[in-house]
Amino acid sequence: MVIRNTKQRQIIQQVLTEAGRPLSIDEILRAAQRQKPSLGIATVYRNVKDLVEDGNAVAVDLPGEGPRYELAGKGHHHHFRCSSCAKVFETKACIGKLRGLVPRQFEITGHNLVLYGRCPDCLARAKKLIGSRKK
Amino acid sequence: MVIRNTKQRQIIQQVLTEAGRPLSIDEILRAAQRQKPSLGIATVYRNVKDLVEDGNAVAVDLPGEGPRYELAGKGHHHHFRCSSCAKVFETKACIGKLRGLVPRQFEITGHNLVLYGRCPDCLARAKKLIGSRKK
DNA sequence: ATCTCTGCAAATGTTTTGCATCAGC
DNA sequence: GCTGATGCAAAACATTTGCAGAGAT
Repeated sequence: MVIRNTKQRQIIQQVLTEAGRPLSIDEILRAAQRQKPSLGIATVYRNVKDLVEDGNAVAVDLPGEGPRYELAGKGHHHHFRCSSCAKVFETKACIGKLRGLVPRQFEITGHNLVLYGRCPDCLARAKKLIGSRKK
Repeated sequence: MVIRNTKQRQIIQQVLTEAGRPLSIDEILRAAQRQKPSLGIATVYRNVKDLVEDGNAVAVDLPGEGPRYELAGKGHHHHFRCSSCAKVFETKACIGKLRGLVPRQFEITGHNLVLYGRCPDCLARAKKLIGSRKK
């Protein structure tokens, strides 16, 4: 089966490449539609699925939310989610010392860490609002 | 608005109390229906929602899966999910040192950690299988 | 010209909601 | 007897799939 290099596929890959952070299906759709409005959501789902299956992208699953996707090959890292704007960012590295969390009889093979808080932009915005609110 | 102590509500609370681990909506439904087969899934959703809103239960959101629920008041802890039997267990404590993972401009207010691996039961089962497999 | 990919719409699965009825209080 | 809770079925969402036609090779 020959894989075709369609316009839609190019756009979706480009969107993921340029984002620099994990994107939801909807974020991908909206960004891609700026280049090709007729692009449908099923195409996003199908292409993202293919990307993940081929190992070119990975799903970023945050608890309680639909998955987001980022390009593969970034090494081990985790994510930070801004509670204010809901954007998700990558963290630099990883904590160690997980072994002690669970009895010795458990075998640990992996882990998933998500930090929550506010990103610099939202913090700045909050400060500005406080400065200008009515007294 | 007076909250009524219905049979269904009692059963659902009892199921969560006796489970000792986080349960999915479906697990709750099945366990509750053993005591009252006519109990509907909408009732489970509604009661669990109420429990969470009133702070008597908390959602345990593992990445990529529907939420599970456990009773509140267990203090800060995380979860371990067995990749083999899909059961979820509580971990004792929590790691520190999250501060360094993200640039100083980020404000961290919370986090979520999930460990993956195999639980003692599944490890034991695996060992037994190896011992008895054909040579 | 072939045959995969796309876009649409229908199907699926999950969670929520409207409403008549049931049952705590 | 009020009125909140339940059970059912319909609605609302999110994701997947079938299919005819468009477009890449």
